[in-house]
Amino acid sequence: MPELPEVETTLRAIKSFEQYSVESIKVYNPNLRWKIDKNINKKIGGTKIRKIFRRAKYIIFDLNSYQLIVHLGMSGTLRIADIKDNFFKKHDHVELIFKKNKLIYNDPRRFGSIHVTESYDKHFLISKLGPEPLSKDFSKTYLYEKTRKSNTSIKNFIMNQSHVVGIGNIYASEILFKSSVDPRRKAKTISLIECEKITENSKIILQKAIQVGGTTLKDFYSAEGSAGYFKIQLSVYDREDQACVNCKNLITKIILNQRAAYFCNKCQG
DNA sequence: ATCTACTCCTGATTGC
DNA sequence: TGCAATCAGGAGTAGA
Repeated sequence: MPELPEVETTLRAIKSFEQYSVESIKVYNPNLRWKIDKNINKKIGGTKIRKIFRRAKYIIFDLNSYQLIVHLGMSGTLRIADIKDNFFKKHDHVELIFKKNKLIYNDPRRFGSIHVTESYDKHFLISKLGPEPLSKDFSKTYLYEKTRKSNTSIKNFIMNQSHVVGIGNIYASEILFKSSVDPRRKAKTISLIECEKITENSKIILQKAIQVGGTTLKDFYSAEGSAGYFKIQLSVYDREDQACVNCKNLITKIILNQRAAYFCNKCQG
């Protein structure tokens, strides 16, 4: 669910917690994708958040001597609640307690994760990540060179976080549609011109999605708890058998690398 | 080095 | 209406 724009939206909503001290951290259920460190409260309780930032789809809390690496998986959300608010939602697993309010990590499927580390950039989840799609490192020449020997589909390629981060299943289909590239094409057959379209359109689409607060399909809520439902106009994703916005041809859905892929076989022929 | 298939888990939707 | 089968946005891992 959360791709880069959703994570960025969450980040912006909780940025105001910078400089706050974490009074304590409560773990109701440590069984996320990886078990949460038993000593998490000892390590970060009582310490101040210096900075909150995003790397790929991870939100990183930089505390005095530790960093918290939070991933929302497919169904995770962070929401802000008042300290006096004792309303408990199903699947609330962790609470970061502050003086006046708290940040609550909720994740029905528990595919997300929370790690405590002393140097996040060396962490196994972070160290092998590719460039940020909105940075100039994600350029046409980078993508062109990187794809030359790849036999996997271009859609699978751009969803691989070691090549470029932040692109998930929804935006992969959207980016390739806007770039007029068939998602099934082998990555190594993509031309330099097409690499330029893909990198440029990635930036445009992700930026636009961030502006409207992230896409949402079913269960994305902004950190404030309101339905973060500004669902951007999706051109192909989840539009099987509906008219292509360009040519009225019907949108095709296939399973590619075990994931749903949507495209227009005329525009992306 | 690359790639594919499998896997974790709950909830919403679909089909009978 | 009820119940079972199917599917879902992520991504590490084993094994080819």
